[in-house]
Amino acid sequence: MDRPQAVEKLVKVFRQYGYEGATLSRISQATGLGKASLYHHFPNGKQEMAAAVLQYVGEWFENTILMPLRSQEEPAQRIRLMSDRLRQFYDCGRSACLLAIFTLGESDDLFHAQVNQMLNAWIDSLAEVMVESGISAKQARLRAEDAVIQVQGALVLTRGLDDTEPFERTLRQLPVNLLEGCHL
Amino acid sequence: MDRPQAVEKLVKVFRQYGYEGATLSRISQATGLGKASLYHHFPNGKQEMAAAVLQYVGEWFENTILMPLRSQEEPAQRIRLMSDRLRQFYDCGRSACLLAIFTLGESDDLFHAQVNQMLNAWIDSLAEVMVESGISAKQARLRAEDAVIQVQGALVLTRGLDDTEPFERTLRQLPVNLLEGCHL
DNA sequence: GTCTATACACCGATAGAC
DNA sequence: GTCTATCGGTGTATAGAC
Repeated sequence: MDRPQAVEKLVKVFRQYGYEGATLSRISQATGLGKASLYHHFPNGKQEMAAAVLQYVGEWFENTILMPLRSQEEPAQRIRLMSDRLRQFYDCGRSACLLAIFTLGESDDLFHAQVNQMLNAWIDSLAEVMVESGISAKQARLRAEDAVIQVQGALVLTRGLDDTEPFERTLRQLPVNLLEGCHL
Repeated sequence: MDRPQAVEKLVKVFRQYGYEGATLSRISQATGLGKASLYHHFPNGKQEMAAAVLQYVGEWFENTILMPLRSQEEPAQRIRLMSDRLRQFYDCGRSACLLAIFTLGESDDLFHAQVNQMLNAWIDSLAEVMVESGISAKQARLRAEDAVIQVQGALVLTRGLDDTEPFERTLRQLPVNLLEGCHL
């Protein structure tokens, strides 16, 4: 078991239980590694594990979800590609978002800067698509924020209602909401 | 210190730290009560404290936020009243939502049913306003869900960006989003 | 109704063998 | 690189005095 493999397991634990709830016991069980082995891969302990998770997810998000937004496809198609990846990433809305989770408790103090940066990266990438579609920078920023709001809110509702439909519907609506008024 | 007073303090702790992060030490400090005293008011311990918090918030939500939706004001005004109460309740978006927090970790297993019920109560109350405004039941339900999505998502973004503007803007937009197409 | 004192499990973390 | 064993601290919970 190398570190990247371990990190993938860690992601699941932190997403399900949050920072405080992600105990070394649960992490040990999820990875199959003993506690001492975990400290071989992450000498600074749980805090480093969470940081590694955040970095891994940040890169995955950048390469898998935001990359389609910068492709040569037409704008609407780029948004649809992002939506498809989001559906996969969040398991149709059943898995929580680390960015939301890490704004709670201790992890907020530790990782607020990274969370802020990742949210802005997402918003900026979305806004760029709209600017290319002829929307003003100011309007593009507002619509991009609204899109992130809708995805995050849909995650909460889908998990709370135990029904993936709100999340699916929100993803379907994204291209329309973002590019309304553009020549499509 | 009687139990209702204690519960009000508990709400803050659970909202800030989540279920697992709300330790008896923090609760003891926040309430000024020793751990043993807490067990006088809540014999079943932390689980009962969280349940009391959820019930208290549920009643407060019902009486303070949903009540205006059933008033005799015109629909748009009812939505505006709800938005004002929401702004107060969530401290302009700086305080997290217990319903979102309790869908994580252990607390999800314990309180999923209550969270589900409270979200549905909110959605139903919103939908009722729209039905009275001439919107079909089906459409009303969809718009109501969207409103909850937007409030929850705006909370995540406002907290993540450390900027209350997205939350404020979302609340301002609610009447328009919900009653678009109605004679206002 | 609140306290001090305490029980016992689990927490994050470390030592050292293999 | 993984393990067993263990540390000091903290977690939830309880006993019993006042």
